[in-house]
Formats: sequence, C-alpha cells, structure tokens
Amino acid sequence: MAATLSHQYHHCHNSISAIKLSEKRLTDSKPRTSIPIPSCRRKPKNSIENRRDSSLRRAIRNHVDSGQMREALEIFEKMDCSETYVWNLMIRGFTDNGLFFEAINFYRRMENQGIQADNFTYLFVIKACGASLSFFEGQKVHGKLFKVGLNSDVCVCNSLVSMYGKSGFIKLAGELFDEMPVRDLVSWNSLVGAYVAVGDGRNSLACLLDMQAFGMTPDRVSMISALKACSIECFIRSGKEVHCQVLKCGFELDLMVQTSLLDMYSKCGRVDYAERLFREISQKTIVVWNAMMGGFVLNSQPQKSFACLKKMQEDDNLSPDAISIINFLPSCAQFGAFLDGKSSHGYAIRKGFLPHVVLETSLIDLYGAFGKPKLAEYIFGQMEEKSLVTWSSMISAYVQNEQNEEALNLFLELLIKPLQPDAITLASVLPAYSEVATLKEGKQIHGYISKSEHRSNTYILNSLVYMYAKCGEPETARAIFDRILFRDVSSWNTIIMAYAIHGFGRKSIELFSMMRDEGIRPNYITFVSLLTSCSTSGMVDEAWRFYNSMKRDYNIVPGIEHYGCILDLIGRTGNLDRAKNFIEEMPLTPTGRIWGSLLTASRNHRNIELAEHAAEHIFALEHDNTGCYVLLSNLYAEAERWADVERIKSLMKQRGIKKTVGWSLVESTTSSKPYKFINQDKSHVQTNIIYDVLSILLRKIGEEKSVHGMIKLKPQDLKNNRAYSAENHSVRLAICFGLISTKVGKPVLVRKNTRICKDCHSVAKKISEITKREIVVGDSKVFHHFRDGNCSCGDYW
DNA sequence: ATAGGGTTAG
Repeated sequence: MAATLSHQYHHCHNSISAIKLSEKRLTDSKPRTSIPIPSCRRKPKNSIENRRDSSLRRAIRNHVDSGQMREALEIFEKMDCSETYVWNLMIRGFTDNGLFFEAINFYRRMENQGIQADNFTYLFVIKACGASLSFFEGQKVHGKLFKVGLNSDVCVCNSLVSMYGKSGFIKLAGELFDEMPVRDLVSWNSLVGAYVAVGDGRNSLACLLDMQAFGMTPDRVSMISALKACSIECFIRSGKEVHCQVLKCGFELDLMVQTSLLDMYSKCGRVDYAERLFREISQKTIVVWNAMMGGFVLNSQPQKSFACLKKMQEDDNLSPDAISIINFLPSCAQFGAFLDGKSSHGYAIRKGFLPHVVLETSLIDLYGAFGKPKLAEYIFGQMEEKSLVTWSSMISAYVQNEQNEEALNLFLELLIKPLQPDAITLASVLPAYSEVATLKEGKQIHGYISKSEHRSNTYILNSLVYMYAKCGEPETARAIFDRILFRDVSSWNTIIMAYAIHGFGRKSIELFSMMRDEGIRPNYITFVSLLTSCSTSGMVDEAWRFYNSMKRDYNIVPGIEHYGCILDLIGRTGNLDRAKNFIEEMPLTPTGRIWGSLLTASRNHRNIELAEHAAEHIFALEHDNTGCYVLLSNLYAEAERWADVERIKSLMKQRGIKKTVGWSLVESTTSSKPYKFINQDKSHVQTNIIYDVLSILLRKIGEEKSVHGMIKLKPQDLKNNRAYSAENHSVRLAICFGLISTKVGKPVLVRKNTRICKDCHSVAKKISEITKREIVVGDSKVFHHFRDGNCSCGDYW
C-alpha cells in the first residue's frame, strides 16, 4: 500500500493524449496484413534495388506475422540490411513468437554493427526482456535509453514499468512510474499489471483506485488486470465491484474481459457464477474452455472438468491444447481416473506438446498422486528444462509415496543448483525430514530456513515444530513454537501432537488450555492430537472428557480418527470385549486402522482368536497390509504355532507381499549422513566393536546368549529362529553405535521405521540403567525415552 | 511502414 501512496503523480493532469490513446485502443484490430509502403527514397540506390528491397521487406513482414521466423531470418541474412525498420521487424517477430533470447541477441548484434536503434527497437527488446525475465539485460537497455535521450518516451517507459514488474522488481517499477514526466492510461495499467505480476493484488487494486482519483477512467485492460488482482487475493467482493464496472462501461461482451471474470469467480470459489457466465459467452474460444475446466478442477468438480474436455471437442470442434491438458490432469487425480490421465499423456505426446515444462510438471504431479513415483521420476529425469516447481513436484511425489530418502536427496541436489527453494519446496520436503532425518540433518534444514526469507512463515515453522518432535527433541519443537509470530490453529495442533508422540500427555493438555486461553478455537485435528496424546499416555478419563467435550462444546462430530484413539485406549486396558463392542456400535464404517487397533490389542493381550478376527477384516479391506501379516505371524510365533507361521509366510509369498525391511537410524560421527542399521547388520566399518559392545551389555544384563551364536545354529534352527530372534535387531546395533559415538551426557537418539519389539524394549531399558545414558528411540508410532531402567511409554505402546 | 499495458498453466 505504502509503495503506491508514495507516488508523486506529478503531471497527471496531462491526460489528453491518454484519452486519445485509450479510445484508439478500444477498436483494437491491428492492420497486420497491410502492404508496406516502400521507404522514401534515400541514398544513392537505384530504383531496381529499391523495388527489390521493398519486396524483401514485405516478405519478411509476412513471415514475421505468420510466425515463420526461420524463413524471415533467411531472407534477412541474404539482404544484408542496415535499415532500422527491418531490424525492428525481426526483433518484434522474435518477441511476438516467444523467441525472447533471439530477440535480445538480435538487438545486441544490431548494437555491434552500429545500426541506429530507435524507440521501436527499445520497445520490442524491453518486451523480450520482460517476458524472458532477463532483468539485467533489461536494465542495460534502460541505461542506454538515457544516452540516446529516449528515457522520457512514454511508450518506452510504460514497457519498462511492465518489464520491471515481470522480473519481480516492483520497487523499481514504482520508482520509474513516479519519475515519468508524462503518464497516460497505459502507464497506470502497466503499474497495475506490475503489482499483479509480483502477486500483490492488494496494491494492484489500490493503484486502480488511485488512477481514478487522478481522473483516469479504467479501460478494459485495467479491468482485466484488476480481476486478476481479485483472484490472487480471493477478494470476491472487489471482484463483484469490478464486474459492476465492467457492466457500466459496456465491456461485458469483450471476450477477454468475460474470460477474466469467469476466471476470477472460479478462483474465488464461486464456480457456480463462473458457470453462469460461461453459458452466456457466445464465442467460446479454447481459452474460455480451458479457464472453465480449470475452474472445475480448482473447485474439485472433476466430473464437470471431464465433461468440458469432451464438449469443447464436440460442440466447438476445438482440439485440446497443452493448457487444456494441464488443466485437465488434476481432475484425473481427483476422480481416481488413472487411465484418463495416462491417455492424456499419450495425447500430449502425439500432439507434439512435449517437451513443455508446465505440462511435464503436471504429469509428475499426476503420477505422484497415483502412487507411481517411478513414472514421475522418469519424466523428471528426461526433462530438458526444469523449473523450481518441477523440483518441488518431484520432491512431493516422493513424499506422497513414502520415498522420503529420495525426497531428501533430491532436495540436497536442488540446493547446489542455481534455483532457490521457495516456501512450497520447503513445505514439500519438511515432511520427509520429519520421517527419516536425524537431529543433525534436521538442524541443518532449520539453519537453512532461519537464514532464508521464509524464517517467519507460519506454515513452514509448523512443519519445523513437527520435525523436531519427530527427530527426538520435543524441547526444541517447543522453543520454535514459542517463537512463532503468528500462531494459527495448526501451530497449536502440531505442538499438542509433538507432545503426544513423545508420550507427554500432561504437556499436551497444558498446551490445549493455553490455546483456549488465547482464544484459538480448536478444530477437528486438535482433538485428534489431544486424543492421540491421551492414548499414548494412557489417560483414559481425560480422553473420554475430551471426546464428550468436542461434541458438546465445539460442535465437532467425532470422526474415524477420534474413534481410533478411544479404541486404542480401550484396547490398552485389556477389555477386549468392550473394544469389540465399541467397533460394532461405532456410527462409522470401521477402517483398516480401526481393525488394526483391535489387532494390536489382541496381540498384546494374547487373544489369538480375536486377532484372527481383526486380521480377516483388515485383509478384506487392504489385502496388502504388510504390518498385519507380520503382526499375525509374530503372534503365532510367540505362541509357538509354527505351522501357522509358515501358512502366513506362504500366503505373503503367494500374494507378492514383501516384509518391510526394518531399520534403525542413528547419527554417525564420521559422516554427515546417519547410519542405517538393518537386522543382523554387519556392514558398518566398526561392526566388530559394535557387536562387542552389544555382547558385553547383554552379558551384564544377563541375557546369556552369544551374539555371534547365530552362525553356530543348525540350518533348521536357523530357519525357524532367525526371523523371530531379537538378538541382533537393528535397534540394538544402533543403540550400541550411538553409545560409542556420542558424547557422554547426551542422549542416544535412534529412529525406527517399525515398532520396537518387546525384547528390544526391555533390553533398552536395562542398557539405559547400566550405562546411565538416556536413550531415545522413536518408532513408527511413539517415542520411548529410556532412563534409569524405565521407559516413558509405561511399557505399553 | 513498426508502438506501450491485458485472458487460460505446475
């Protein structure tokens, strides 16, 4: 706002030329095909040469106007021309046809050859600079203008304002505008557009008001920019005001204005208004169809988007272009129509739309959403040109498909590229850090964010809070939470959840009351976090209290997640009948997660029959639920029902289900990357020492088994024992390595991708006792803080 | 003879 109001607006009364110009532009049809008049007789050229040149000029112009730049260039090179007009023609041609760098190069060549540039030359080249975001080149041209005395030309200045806006230098655009000796309507529109270009809809609209205060009447271009400003800010009220102005000025039949109105309404969430406008547009171009399709996608109406794609071909005989496909693809994901997505990809290939950065990026999104990270990766790998959005999309595709390490590696690769991660990139990668990073790596990304411009972005800080909790430092999570400038409801939900996963239930409840004291209204997620906390901390009474309160006091209907937490708690008490009844009486259809809760409870209370019942339900819903197979098979193993164990095993084999490889991560002293141990891991360079430490500790604890004993077992015993023996489980190896590679007094931090087993849990407790070290193990559900022989989870997890 | 600002895209 301040930037606009600071403008000095001198000479604004001088608007006669502006009115003329805007009137002229209202009938906006350029006589592009008019025959060029031969240039006035100049130098000693004979008439034959003159005639020849003029026909060549005409040929160039025809090629330029029909987009055949190669042909135009061919003629140009043959005629060896020193006429400014022809050079201008070429530069304009390149710019109009999207060949911005060629345009800039041509201008350079012109300079080198000493050919006089004029105001037209500068206009075209500045336009090319703006479109290609070549800020430095644009600034050089700007400097040159002073030398040649064109720095006050109103057209040139207008295009400079626009160029600075497009390159993101809004301050320069504003300053230039302020300093212009003469301003017309286009100058104002350029500034309005510049604000839109940097995503500042507020100032764009403020500028629109200012221009009217200075006696300028907005024209159709002003309206189009203003509507875009409204969509950026989701200002539907302003949008409607502009709509009224459109009607008052009689622009309602202007196709571009109509399209902009349609787009504004759908971006502001009123796709119904957009649809009504759409129906009234008589001349539906591909842009109109695309905008409508985009509106349906944005407002999650994939069916209608599908219908659009069909109808644009049937009704108007238009064939979808690259933008149509870009708009259409998300609706395939929304609709779960993988085949349609894939065939759109095929269509794009057949139509020759590829390579195309935006389209390819959309395809990465598509395949990411459909659980095909390999396909996304393929597209990413073969792309010639990648934008920051491309990288963010690929990172996000990995994260969505639980390929967190790939996401981290790709992010690190991005950091050494000239592209700077933006808020979206960071928001995409942070969940990957939460899942698989160690504290050291977490601190690195935190440091990076602190130094970036995103250091006070609430959304990102919320992710950081969660990340610290998941990396094992709830205190740091809290410290960051405390320093968030603008805490939203997610900030509170996150810190409550942070304490929940560490089993600090009291803390969660404390934060919940602080949240209420600050007048933040809890939402659905808040109660998921709270109930999770009650469940991990075993606070049964509190859980019921919150459960009742959410309906009564906040009018929030409990969802499946809430029922899951309550069920966990019932299961924990061991009242399995009650748990079973609870599921039956639930008003919602039980999900795999619900049956999983019953399965865990049955396992912990050794009720094989009920476990089988739960597992049956899980398999009916998710035949590929690996955890369910493993849990069931472990249950049988504990009961020494080896035949059943074998049955489950062959079932898994038959259905092509592979056991998730369990791993434990621990920071490494020798490398910046953490070390990932798997069960029976022997790959670490310090393997011998690690196993020696483990052996000594186990002997002290009294688990009198040799850790190298596995080798001595008979093959048959090995077969039965190996998978179920906890002796060399990854978590133990990680703890031992942690003990010898971290400073005494510091806790040993280990992260696991699966639940910790009972044996390892009790071993960890004892290790914490005899080594007098705090050991923190974050498994796939909760964190275990082992200290002095006890665990924070209270031996239930 | 050529102008400047403006519609759909991740």
